[in-house]
Amino acid sequence: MANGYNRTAQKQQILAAAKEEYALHGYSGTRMQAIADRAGLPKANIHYHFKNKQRLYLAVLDQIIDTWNQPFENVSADDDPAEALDNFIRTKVQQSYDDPAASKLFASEIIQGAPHLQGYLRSQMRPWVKARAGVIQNWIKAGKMQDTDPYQLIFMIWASTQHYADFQTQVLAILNKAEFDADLLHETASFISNIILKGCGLSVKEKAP
Amino acid sequence: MANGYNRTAQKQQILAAAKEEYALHGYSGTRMQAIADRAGLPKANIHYHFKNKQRLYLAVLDQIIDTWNQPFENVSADDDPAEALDNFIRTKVQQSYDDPAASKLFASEIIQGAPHLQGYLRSQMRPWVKARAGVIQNWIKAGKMQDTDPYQLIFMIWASTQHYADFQTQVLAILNKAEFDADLLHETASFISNIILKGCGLSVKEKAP
DNA sequence: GTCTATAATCAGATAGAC
DNA sequence: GTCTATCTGATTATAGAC
Repeated sequence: MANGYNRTAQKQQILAAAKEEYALHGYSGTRMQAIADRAGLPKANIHYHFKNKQRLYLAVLDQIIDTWNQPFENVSADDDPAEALDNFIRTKVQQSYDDPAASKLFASEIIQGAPHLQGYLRSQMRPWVKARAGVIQNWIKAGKMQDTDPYQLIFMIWASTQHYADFQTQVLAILNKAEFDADLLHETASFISNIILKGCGLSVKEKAP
Repeated sequence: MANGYNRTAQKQQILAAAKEEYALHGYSGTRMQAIADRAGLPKANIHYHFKNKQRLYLAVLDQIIDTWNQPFENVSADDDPAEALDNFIRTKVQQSYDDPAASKLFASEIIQGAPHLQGYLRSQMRPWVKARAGVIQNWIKAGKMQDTDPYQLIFMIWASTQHYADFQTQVLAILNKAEFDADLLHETASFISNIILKGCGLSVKEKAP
């Protein structure tokens, strides 16, 4: 989707800074000056690389979407459902941990009605989900797992895995922790995987730690 | 929490309009003029009732929080876990359906680091969750349900139920539906309840439709 | 390509009539 | 209490030197 080549280092720096700022303050709440400060550049340089605030925002979204659906991308009807779903869940939780800003920015955009992503949702995301739902449906037909609404299942996995990025502030406040560490990451992924797999009637395999 | 008495009708009108606008555009993205237009009043009237934009925002949050945790409020160790959790899940989905703007506004606030709700999270929400987690722990000790992390369980229920309000735009685009209707509401609540209860090793009771 | 200084716009808040 | 008109500050975007 993005033409990811031939980008100057400065451009990448701006995109990274912009992602953090947009995630922290939302589109309107973000100041071009704040992005410039975070990137360590004068404000005018941003306008040299990107036409305006909105184009920069779209470039950030574009970059996020490129890496968004890589997990569960190559799943097929031949795979084992328990293994494939477990892998999908763990990878999503890991993504939330590695780049919470990306998840937050995407969430804010959707919450506000996806004003910049209506096209993407219908032309890219819907067919993607449809294809994955088809695989799950095949598992069910083949007797590999019990009858379960594939769309609802995907939504529930998205919701519960992304929660730990998007609502990190709330989770940490309630658990009275300062940060989301690797232990909590592992516990969380295992918990979600256990509930979902058992909920679908699949047997849970313990992984070596 | 809120002093909910003696409010003029106009004040309530402003609060309702403000909730929608803040949910749609975020705090910074919301224009006082847009709130005024939605409420059908001149802008100055808002400044008559509320000191400034931030105070109005806080008043809206306050009103939301008042009704936020009513479900699962009165649960006790004597209750049946399956019934209590099922009821909690269904009520949360219903809440999301009845007032998606409230859920979206709260979500945006948390995503951006809860700048206006740090105090609430620690002084109100954390004890609330702690008490509910205690009840779940008692169920486990009494052998009424299998060993399950109560905090993770509550987070997962929040995540999956609120998803249908917060990510409604995405859900509808993917399902290719125009709106979230009562049928979808019922399906969703049943799906989440089934997965969670089975995931916790509780037997699912079919409800009459 | 990079930066400083400035123009143009937009939005929150208020003054003051009714 | 309610409204119109206006002020003031903040912020995006650009002009133009280096």
